[in-house]
Amino acid sequence: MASIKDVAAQAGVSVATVSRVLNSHPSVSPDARGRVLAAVEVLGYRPNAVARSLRTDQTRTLGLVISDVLNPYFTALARSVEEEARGRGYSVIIGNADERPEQQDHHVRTLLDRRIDGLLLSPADGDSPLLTDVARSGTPMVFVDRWVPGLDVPVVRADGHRAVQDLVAHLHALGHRRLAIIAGPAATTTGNERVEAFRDAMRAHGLALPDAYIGQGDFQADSGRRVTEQFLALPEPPEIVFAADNLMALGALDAVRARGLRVPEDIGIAAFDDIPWFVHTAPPITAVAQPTGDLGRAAVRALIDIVEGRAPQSVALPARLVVRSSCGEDTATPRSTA
Amino acid sequence: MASIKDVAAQAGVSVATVSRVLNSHPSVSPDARGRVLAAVEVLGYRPNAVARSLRTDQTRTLGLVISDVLNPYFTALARSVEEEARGRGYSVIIGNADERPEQQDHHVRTLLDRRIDGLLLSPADGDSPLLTDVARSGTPMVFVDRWVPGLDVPVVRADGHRAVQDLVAHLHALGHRRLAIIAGPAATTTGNERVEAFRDAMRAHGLALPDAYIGQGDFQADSGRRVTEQFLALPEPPEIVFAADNLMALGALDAVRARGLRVPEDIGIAAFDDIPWFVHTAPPITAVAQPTGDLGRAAVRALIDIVEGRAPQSVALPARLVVRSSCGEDTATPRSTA
DNA sequence: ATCAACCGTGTAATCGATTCCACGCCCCGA
DNA sequence: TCGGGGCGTGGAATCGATTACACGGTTGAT
Repeated sequence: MASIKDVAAQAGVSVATVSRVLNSHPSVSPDARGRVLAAVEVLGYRPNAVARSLRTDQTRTLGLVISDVLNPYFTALARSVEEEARGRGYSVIIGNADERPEQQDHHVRTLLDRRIDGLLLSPADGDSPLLTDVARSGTPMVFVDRWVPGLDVPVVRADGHRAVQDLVAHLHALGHRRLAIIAGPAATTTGNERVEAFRDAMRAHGLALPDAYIGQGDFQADSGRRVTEQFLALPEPPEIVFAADNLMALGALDAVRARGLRVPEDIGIAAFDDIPWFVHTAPPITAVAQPTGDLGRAAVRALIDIVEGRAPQSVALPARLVVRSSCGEDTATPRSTA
Repeated sequence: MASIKDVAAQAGVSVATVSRVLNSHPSVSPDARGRVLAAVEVLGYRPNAVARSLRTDQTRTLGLVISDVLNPYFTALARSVEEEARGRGYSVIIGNADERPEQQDHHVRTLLDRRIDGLLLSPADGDSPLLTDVARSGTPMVFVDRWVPGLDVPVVRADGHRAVQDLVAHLHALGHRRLAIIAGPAATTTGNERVEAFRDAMRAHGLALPDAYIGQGDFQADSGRRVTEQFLALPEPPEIVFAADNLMALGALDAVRARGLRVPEDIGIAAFDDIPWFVHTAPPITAVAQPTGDLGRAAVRALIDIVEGRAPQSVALPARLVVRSSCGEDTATPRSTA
């Protein structure tokens, strides 16, 4: 592969001049520029990003560590992150933690070894001293979706309070009173936050949320299945199961089916995270939709702000309720007042 | 961030010795080794992968360019690729082409600029002279799932012939005769191959496959919707629509629903690619399942073979039919012969 | 006419690693 | 006693870029 020296030789100039042409430095004569450009063309020269990074101490690359690639929410996030970054001249390297702290740490370390300019992270459950070190070391860093409390790192996330309140209001209006929730891992902030929002909304509607109606999940389908089975085995099972993410909702759906029960007639299901597939399940699932694309874009902007020395901003974007039929139809209560 | 010089100073040895310790070169005294290791510990030193790559001319990184991150088939593939690569000491950088040749080329170029050791690619529709150049230039490269005919590049893919034959047999047994297919883009090999397999199977069962029953899709949900609408508008619409990938099947499902028709009573749907969600759709979808994990792993092995100078092998792994209820129940024909 | 400013260019240092080569030392055999 | 052969070590070249600095040649102001 041709190097800058080959180009310089071919064009009859020094490597410095070649470099200047390539970086559109002003003081190069049109003649030299032309010869260099021609040489580049002839040789099919492409600058070696590795060498360039070593010298300039910047890679124009962002790292993104997500909790689970198989979760459509995170792939949607990854896509918008990559898009926004590309638009701003950065590349993105994605690491998949699979909800395992060791694997998360592996990726964080590898990314740091590659001297990425900044790190976008949705921390997995379980603590990671590494993360604390990295945050303190001054590496540009932004949390997306989830975060680690106590670290001075900007967070870009969805605020589900309002949407969860809308959800509970919707369920209440449909006549449901016994609502249960499948929570995320206690150590993830989103896990807690969603439970809190739900608890608040329940209280506001004068509904009780007994401990038996709070199941511990881990954001994976299996845990949704397991918790739902426990709910169904209760002397007084809930009328609605609200899963804190889309995968657990899927597990819940499975468990209900396996019992030979129907949704929503026998039991209703709702989910945090809206994904394209929820339109096609039987029945279509009522969900709290996060503005995933906006989150990804905002996160990249915040991160690049840090990288380029500007003041970053934490962002919380509102989520919104998308009503479908998995908790019962509400066509019986028309809203029009004509 | 500490460099090898800092470690050398701290340990009171030269950088050469530090390097030798780090690369477990034999001729280093236990004493020196101990001091270096201690210094590494104290400084929290991590070797700069950029510098190392520049010197050694290898990055221990593989590039993976997939056609669409939002397609669960490709995320599953990406996951297994990353896993296998990690197990062998390589990292993976993923690029998402979004089925757009220019974006694919952008990623290929960026990956090459970063001097990845090898490239795993599932080429998008449309031709790309760049790909031909890269293949000819001797860059280690392997195609997964799709490929570009005429290039001397190993291909790792699923062979769907048998499974598609099983599918047609299954449909035939259920009494269906008018079967239609939503093809992928003509220029993608998988697109053609799946149509050919289908055509062969139809012929084997003495069934006609009129042109009107072959729709042109592009592997995206929208095209599935559009083509299905055309099928439904036919004087004699098909009894079954077979989509050449999972996204188009979803679009087909949408189109059928939008018409107020039921699946499978009014029209059946089947898909190439099996994904976890197909269990949860209404109704669960009959599909041809690719051994995605095995494909990813085999692809990485083939690529690393090239990178490390061994002879690579093209691989075709058999796909298999997974019968669900989207084409009609076949519980009426028990297989047991007890 | 003189000098400063400026322009285009090249030389060389530099980034952080790896690795070839040489050097000093010790041990062993002749 | 002397020489050859490891062994452990350090010096320095090298990878491919960027960039500070120096240099020669114009140009314009005084």
